[in-house]
Amino acid sequence: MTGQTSPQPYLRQETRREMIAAAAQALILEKGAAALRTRDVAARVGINISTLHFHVATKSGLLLLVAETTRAAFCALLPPAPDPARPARDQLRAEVQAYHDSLRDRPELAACFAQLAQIAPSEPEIGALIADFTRGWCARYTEILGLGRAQGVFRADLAPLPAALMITGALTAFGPRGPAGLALFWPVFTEIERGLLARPEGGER
Amino acid sequence: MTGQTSPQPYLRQETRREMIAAAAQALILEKGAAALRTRDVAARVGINISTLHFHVATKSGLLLLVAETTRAAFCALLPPAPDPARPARDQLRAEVQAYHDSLRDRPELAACFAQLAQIAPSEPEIGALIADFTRGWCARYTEILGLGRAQGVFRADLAPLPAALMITGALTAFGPRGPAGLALFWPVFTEIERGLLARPEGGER
DNA sequence: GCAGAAGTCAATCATATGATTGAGTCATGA
DNA sequence: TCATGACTCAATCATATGATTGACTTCTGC
Repeated sequence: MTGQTSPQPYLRQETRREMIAAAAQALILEKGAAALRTRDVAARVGINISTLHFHVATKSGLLLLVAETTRAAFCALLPPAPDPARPARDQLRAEVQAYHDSLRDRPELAACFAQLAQIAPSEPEIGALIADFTRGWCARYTEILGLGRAQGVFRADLAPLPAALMITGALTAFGPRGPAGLALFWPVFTEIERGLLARPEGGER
Repeated sequence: MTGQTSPQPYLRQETRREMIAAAAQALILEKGAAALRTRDVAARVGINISTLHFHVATKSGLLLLVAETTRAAFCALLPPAPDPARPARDQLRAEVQAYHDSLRDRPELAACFAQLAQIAPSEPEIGALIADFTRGWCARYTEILGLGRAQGVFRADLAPLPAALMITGALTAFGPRGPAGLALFWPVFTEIERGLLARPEGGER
């Protein structure tokens, strides 16, 4: 549990950094970002603590490395940017589907973000990175909702930004629950969508 | 910054514990739950570290004390329990209004809960306390939504539990933003409410 | 094959941190 | 007034933890 057993082969900087980032992320998921210890990261990679410091100068740098890696992986899963020419309802579903699939297939991403958000007060760069990502994510929904209102698919009295905050807030709550907590994901989305759609005359039946 | 200046008067156990809880909560809000140090708590109260340990045996006990204090304060702000005899829309508004007011007048409560949730993995009792509170909070909304559907004020196809999760998720997102982040609170709630209400025939106009 | 760069390690430093010890101070009732 | 218990403190322990040092090993270009 404390250190590696035998000397490790020499690896290129980038390879080692990827191993270090992966180990750090795994430990963050297991014990929380606040409980992350550089020694534990080194041990999991199988290298000496000073080798770790050779590749990643400080603990702050290590956390930032994890945050950037996670953001990049998250961004790679996002659907294409909102497109005025396509049906907004489809785009909304695609957006939500992508988030759902990320929770199902890469639950470590949202969980890691949630963990990193916790240490934002003491790591301003991490906080800025997360805030930036969240803003962009919310902006995508805002745009899709605006498109849908213009297309007549969503309520005419829909306010895009507040509705987008409602959606991202509701979806974010599924992040820390892990893949097992997804049972109510689609029911919740169904409720959201019902609330957004313009309903033709004829009442709520 | 390190210790108290002069000997402190003798106080009764309960008084000291309250001072300790208040100081711990303040420090959690300032620097995060993960960065809480027993020494800092003692210094803020103006007592010696061993005096603190006399009143609160362990750090876990200290965190639990803060959690219980916060929950009690939160519960005291909740409106009356859901009542089938009263209009559901009024009860929903009252419930949301109470939460809004808590964010405006006692922002430390939600912020402290959000912080404590972060250390739940390493403090199971804290996690259980928060999960219990959250479940109860969500259950109130579920009940109100069910009442409203039965009363015909809300959509007939409304699913109470998913909708309640949507609401609590969306509202929870305002917790860590502090009182300054409340600007969009009512716009978001307006969107939520519009999505819940049964709309009479005549379309979305 | 060899010189410098890149990568690795054992040992150690300096400090932080939760907790304990033992002795002193104050309050209260008999 | 004095005995008991409640309360407080300085000093210290034991360990955890981020980081550094200096020497050794492997790789790369020539």
